[in-house]
Amino acid sequence: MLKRVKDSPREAQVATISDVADAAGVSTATVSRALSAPNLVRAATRVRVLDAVRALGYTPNQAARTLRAGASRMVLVLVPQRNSIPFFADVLDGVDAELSAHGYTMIMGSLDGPEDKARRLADLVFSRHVDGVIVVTGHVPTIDGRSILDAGIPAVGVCAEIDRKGFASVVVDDEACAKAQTNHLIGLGHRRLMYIAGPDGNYNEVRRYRGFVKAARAAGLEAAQTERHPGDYSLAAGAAAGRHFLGLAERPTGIVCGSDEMAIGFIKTVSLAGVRCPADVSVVGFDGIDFADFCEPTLTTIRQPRAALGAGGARALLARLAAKSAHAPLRTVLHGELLARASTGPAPVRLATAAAVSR
Amino acid sequence: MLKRVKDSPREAQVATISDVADAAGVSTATVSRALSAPNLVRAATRVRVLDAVRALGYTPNQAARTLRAGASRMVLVLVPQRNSIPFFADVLDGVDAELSAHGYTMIMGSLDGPEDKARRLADLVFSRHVDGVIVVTGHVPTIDGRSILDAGIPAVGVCAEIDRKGFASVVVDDEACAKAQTNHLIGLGHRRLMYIAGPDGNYNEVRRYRGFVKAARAAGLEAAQTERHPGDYSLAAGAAAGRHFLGLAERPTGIVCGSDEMAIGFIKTVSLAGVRCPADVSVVGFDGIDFADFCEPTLTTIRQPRAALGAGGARALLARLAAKSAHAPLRTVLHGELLARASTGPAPVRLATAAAVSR
DNA sequence: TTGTAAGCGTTATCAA
DNA sequence: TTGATAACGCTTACAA
Repeated sequence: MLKRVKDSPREAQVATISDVADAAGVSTATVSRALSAPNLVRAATRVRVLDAVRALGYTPNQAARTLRAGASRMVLVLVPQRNSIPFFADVLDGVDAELSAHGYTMIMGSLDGPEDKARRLADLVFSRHVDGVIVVTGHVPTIDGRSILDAGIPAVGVCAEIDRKGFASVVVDDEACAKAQTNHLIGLGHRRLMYIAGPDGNYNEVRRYRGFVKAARAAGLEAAQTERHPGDYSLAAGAAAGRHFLGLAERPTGIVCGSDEMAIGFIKTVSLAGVRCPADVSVVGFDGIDFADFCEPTLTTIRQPRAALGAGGARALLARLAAKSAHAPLRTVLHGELLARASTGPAPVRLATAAAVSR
Repeated sequence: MLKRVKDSPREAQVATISDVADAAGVSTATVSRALSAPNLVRAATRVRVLDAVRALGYTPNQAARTLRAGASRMVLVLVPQRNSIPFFADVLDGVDAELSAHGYTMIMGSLDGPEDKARRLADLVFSRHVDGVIVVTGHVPTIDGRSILDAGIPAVGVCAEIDRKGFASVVVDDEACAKAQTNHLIGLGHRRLMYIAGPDGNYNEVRRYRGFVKAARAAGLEAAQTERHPGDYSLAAGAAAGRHFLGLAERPTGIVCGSDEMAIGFIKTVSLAGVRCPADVSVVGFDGIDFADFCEPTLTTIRQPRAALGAGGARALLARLAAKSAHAPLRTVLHGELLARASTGPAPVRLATAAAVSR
């Protein structure tokens, strides 16, 4: 018999394994086996147990399980800011699908907001509440002098490598993508370019800018023809870059953006001032968000294999979770693809300058 | 002394409370007290304990705590689809901020994807892994014949009421907002309207359409002047509505949309066919997403108090979590606000028809 | 002020 | 094939 107060009028009691055991007339061990290793239990017994489970609406207590097993089958996915989640929706879907298929549950947390919140996420890791971590993009902060990476549980970077040795990652070939953006414009005859950057030091930003510069140099463009304007991937940053552009004496004709949002913000801003895209200026975005196909004009951009990035990251983590010493590849590189749409076109014909003529 | 194998070369062992107790030369009870009720411990002891905690990098095991306490201080937030998260980003921020401030951690899950996933989310609830649930928008699915709402833990609806009695909710006055959309167009002289709907039966959709119809009728518009076109809040649905519009013999001049995405999809589609907005057709969105200020033309829309919705929902849940019999208000209604921008203007002057003349 | 010990709900080990 | 029992790591009466 149960020790529990039988008639607590208010609180609905939750059935435990011993309630089920009592109801089925077996021991708790048998209930546990009937649920997790059914073939170890005689068919008749199993049926009785499962009936009792259904009748009582029993679900095993997760905390007890985790405590006992030393593993929670939960994975924490860290996203830098909540408002970057739209962008990562497909990545997260890829992660989630893969984890779900292997019996894992995904917990999401964003690192923006008060430090409290980040601390709570770190606690999830240090308190062994999750078995592994997937870091989507970028930098893992240090809270109270220690990093989530110190917890000794597997971690995998997606979209960006983790800024510390020894962690696996699944990334896109940012440098090659940026070269594709740049060469697309150069191929259309653009000789004066502007690059609208992501946040300084950002993993993707560093590589994309490198690709931009390399492609421009390879085509013989000078530094003066390849201005870099700071940004942070937001609509507002694109708008700011647009205002800067409008103030320029000699305007670039090709704009390479680190994100679709910046491209859209840029185009909107310069359009309002009468600059036509692509007649006067061509703009290439990065990411391939849904809106890129609904803005005016539709945006030439880079499509990343987002679901594949997420799924790959999840697989890499699962491999580490399964075998303690798994040595799956430490770095997987996937490829982006240029989508040529309406925001880019031939460089406008200008009054011939010395530089233009010389080529 | 610890029973644990002292020199396991591979696996980094995690410090437990008894490691700390040993290091500090006290009992586990004292360690526990030093951490959760410091004033019950002599200062000198406390210092020794805290030093040991730091030295060992000890974080209490969450599973053990949860098991012991019967509560996890975690809240599950359910979102219908991951790709609706962008829209709800601010709502989620509101929830998160409020929960964090009260020592709770937010777990997010979306209900799209394979049934497996939904089942796993349901398990989080039935297995007592979370203390409460916030349902953002809409309908809670039934898995294996039982609903998450059956688990007997507190649940609160945000943006939409939960489709069952007895649960609190924080919502916006959808009907009034839709009236504001509609009256804005009517005030500009539009007499033939089209309504682009959300999913059939959707909580918000039902109320918004009701508001649309009431406002139209109050202004004397007939059913023939207020067509309803189905949709699902997506860009694609807006585009589809746009194609429908283009095929119409007598086109409406005012479009009331259930979301900004549909408004943007609509405008893009009809613009490509040469229809000018707002000269030929005025469009009102709903939500006030960031892109609404960067599309062409900028979108007249309804701004919802999103962070307040989230924070209100979190507070309502916390109230129920704190006091078993808390009877905070069951339904809180917040107000949306019309943002008049460039996508709406005076109704175009047309060839006078009998109907137009008669008014 | 501190220590002892019971117990939260599971599962794995060992016997029967 | 099943049952008794000992952990898992923590908190909290109750004792000292």
